[in-house]
Amino acid sequence: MADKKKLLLLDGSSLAFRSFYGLLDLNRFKNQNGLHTNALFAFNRILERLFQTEEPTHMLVAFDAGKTTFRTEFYDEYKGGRQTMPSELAEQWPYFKVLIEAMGSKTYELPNFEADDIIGTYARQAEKEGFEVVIITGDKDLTQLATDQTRVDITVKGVSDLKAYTPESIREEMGIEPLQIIDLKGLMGDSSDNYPGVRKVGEKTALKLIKEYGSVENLYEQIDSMKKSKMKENLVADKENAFLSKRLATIDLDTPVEMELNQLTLAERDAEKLVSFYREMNFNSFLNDLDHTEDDRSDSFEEIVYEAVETITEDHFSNEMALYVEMLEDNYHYGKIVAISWGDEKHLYTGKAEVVLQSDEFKNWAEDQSKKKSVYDAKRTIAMLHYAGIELKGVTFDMLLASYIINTNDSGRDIAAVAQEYQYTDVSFDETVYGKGAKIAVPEDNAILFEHLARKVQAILKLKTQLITELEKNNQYDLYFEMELPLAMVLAEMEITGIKVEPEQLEKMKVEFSKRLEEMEQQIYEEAGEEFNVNSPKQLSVILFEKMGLTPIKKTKTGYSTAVDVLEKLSVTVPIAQMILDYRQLAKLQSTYVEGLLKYIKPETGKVHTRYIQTLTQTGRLSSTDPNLQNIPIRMEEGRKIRQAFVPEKEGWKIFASDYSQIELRVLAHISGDEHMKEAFIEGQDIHTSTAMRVFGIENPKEVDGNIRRQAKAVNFGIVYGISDYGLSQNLGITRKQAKEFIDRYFEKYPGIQAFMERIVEEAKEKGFVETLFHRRRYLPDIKSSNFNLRSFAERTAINSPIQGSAADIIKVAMIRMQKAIKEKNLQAKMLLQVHDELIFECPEEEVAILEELVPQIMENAVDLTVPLLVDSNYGDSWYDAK
DNA sequence: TGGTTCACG
DNA sequence: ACGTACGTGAACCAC
Repeated sequence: MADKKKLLLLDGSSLAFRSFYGLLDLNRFKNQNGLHTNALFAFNRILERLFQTEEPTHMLVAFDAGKTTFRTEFYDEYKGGRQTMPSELAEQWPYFKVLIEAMGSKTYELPNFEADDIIGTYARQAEKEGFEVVIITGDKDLTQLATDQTRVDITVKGVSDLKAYTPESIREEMGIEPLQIIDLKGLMGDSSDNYPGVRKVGEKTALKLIKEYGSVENLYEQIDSMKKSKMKENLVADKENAFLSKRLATIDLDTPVEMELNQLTLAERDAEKLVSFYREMNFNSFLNDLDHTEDDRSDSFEEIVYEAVETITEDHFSNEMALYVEMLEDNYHYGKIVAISWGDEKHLYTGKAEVVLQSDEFKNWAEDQSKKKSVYDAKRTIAMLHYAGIELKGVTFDMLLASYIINTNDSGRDIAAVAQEYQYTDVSFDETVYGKGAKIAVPEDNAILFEHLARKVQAILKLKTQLITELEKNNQYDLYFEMELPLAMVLAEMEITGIKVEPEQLEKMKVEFSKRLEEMEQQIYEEAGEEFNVNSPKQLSVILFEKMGLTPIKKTKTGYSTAVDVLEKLSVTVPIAQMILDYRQLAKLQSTYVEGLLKYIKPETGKVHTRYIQTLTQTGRLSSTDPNLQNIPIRMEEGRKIRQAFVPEKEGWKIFASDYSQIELRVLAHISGDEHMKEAFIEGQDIHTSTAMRVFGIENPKEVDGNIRRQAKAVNFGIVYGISDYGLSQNLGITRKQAKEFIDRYFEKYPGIQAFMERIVEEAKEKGFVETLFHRRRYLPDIKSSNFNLRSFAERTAINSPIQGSAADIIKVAMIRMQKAIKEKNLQAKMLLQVHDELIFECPEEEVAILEELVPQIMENAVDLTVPLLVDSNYGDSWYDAK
């Protein structure tokens, strides 16, 4: 212990505000209950850094007690006109004290006084006792407290940078003594604290005057001898203000604080409180750091008993167990199983992959439908074991899927992160065991690996009941057990089946494209008058907006935009814009689709195997990755040709595709109950034509021309997205006023839709979430935000999510029934892909007729709505031809 | 690693 | 007055 005593004084109120605005990422920093945590996160970082750099022996965090202080008693405008605290910060306020006290420091506030006064008082007391004092604040006024024993650190930008003020540095920078800061303030006033000073006197003039006269008092004593000037007149006129302002700026060094200095001794961190606080706030990185700083991390774990198996017997299995298969790679179609663990309440077993996968006993158990298995990520587990020659059956619970249904933010691969959401911490993060980045590896010591896996299995066992209870509470039992869990098995099968892609097609395109790209590149260089990287938006914007002197149309965060809409506008003036558009289109096809796809073709089978991510989107849709097969080009003919490479696996087979027609608008018609929109669908009208007729007052459908229909279509889309006049105007290239008129007319003609929008936003505000037809939830904490943008976004999301999500629910039901029907009818057909509103199959030619009946029948009847669902089907020799 | 652009529904 | 359409993934650049 250092014999030198050091007191750290923090201006809690000021730092809390700085923390909030310095890390204003409200979307990212939210805990599971929707509480914003950005300021707490930033504040924690400040605290941790201060402990490291300052190593204080004593500490206090002072807060302002309230609006009225002794200063407002003699100047009631003091700090008037300040904005009220944003609600997103207010909700975090109570937790600052929890955090600070868990860190071992005291907090303090005193009615009638500000944090400054408390800090000033303790600083002076401590100086007398020979302490070294450090003050941390965002408020420059406190520099008046700087002495040889007291340093004042002011936050520069945000909270990461601090600037130290000592008497010397103040002298050097401003040419005055710390205490003269008060006189300075007296003359110049303070706009943020809302007191005036002397008119027309800013920092520069005030500094000059203080250097000359020393203090406000001195200045006025000698004012008669001052030369006649406008400034002198002002000084005389505002004399009262000057003294008032000086008084306001003076920190009270004698506040009646109740704690003795020795009570401010910094205590040990309260690890238990800190852990539960971090857990509540979902601060996983801090939790992790906390783990690392513990001398013996495993001490914080409960003991665990498991058996490392070398020889596997039937005794190792029971009727109901949890199972975890470990693989470090993300892509389970290509990775290698490391080890496997399984167990029940009584026994936990773990073994290396070589041992377990060779065992007939394990295979028999895994493939036995009647032996129930709980897992973490069923689809992944099924796929991994499939490639090891084992067809896993009897999966009755998936922890990852369950936690995603309860909270769509739980999508991670790491079981520890999800477990932590449910206050279970008896399992390590993968990162702590395997490392990260390039150094990721299985630990050399088998015992470490085995224990880690055994703990994962135990986590699944321990959390199962809790998760199921939560699902029941949310009315999501069926969504989980009847939809998502069965779907996981369906998706596993689709992924494993894969789809055949002919490399010859793509190779041909690759050669052609690269030749054309080179030509286009040369032409662009000629237009530009120099060579540059056409793929670099930054270099391109230099060419366009600096060298060629074109007028920028749109800005991005980092510079001028060169996106499609901008280049389209520029193409009227300069030919290079169109060339770049053409180049980009082709370059995209080449790099993402031609070359990109080629990399994913498995040489042995000629197939690509995407992975559907079932636990990612906020709406319930699937996503597809490695490769993404949900965004293969279709809109432009040139890109559409990529689909010619997607072919059936077997000779003489066909690609068969069925897609829902207008599913989102039909869902909207159903959940809004709008009579007119329902009628249009029930009578089988073209919805966009029908909208055009109603909104533009056209009687005869034949009079609806292409352009009018296009506009009506854009409005319909806008409605689904939670329309705004601005968005619609951008999309249609019309004025905001016109767009607003469209929308108003629309709501007039479809009053049920407007009522639905108002209702759903209201509901979101009440409950904090919105729901799909099948009770899939999306939480919207920003719906009550004081920030216009965040709130507006949440409102649009409240409208869109039930629509997009219900459509996602419907196709998921159809997929499960389709897979079942194929098996029951013993068809050879295989379901290959899902692209949000369409399903793609391959089948022998003779089954085409069956699918033409069966697929629409199942898709259209997946759910019973108040409007019909309609499905279109097509088939051909390739995906391209199934149109 | 974040920003920009662009492919899809 | 505010500054947006909803949901994704991949390639590339620049730091």
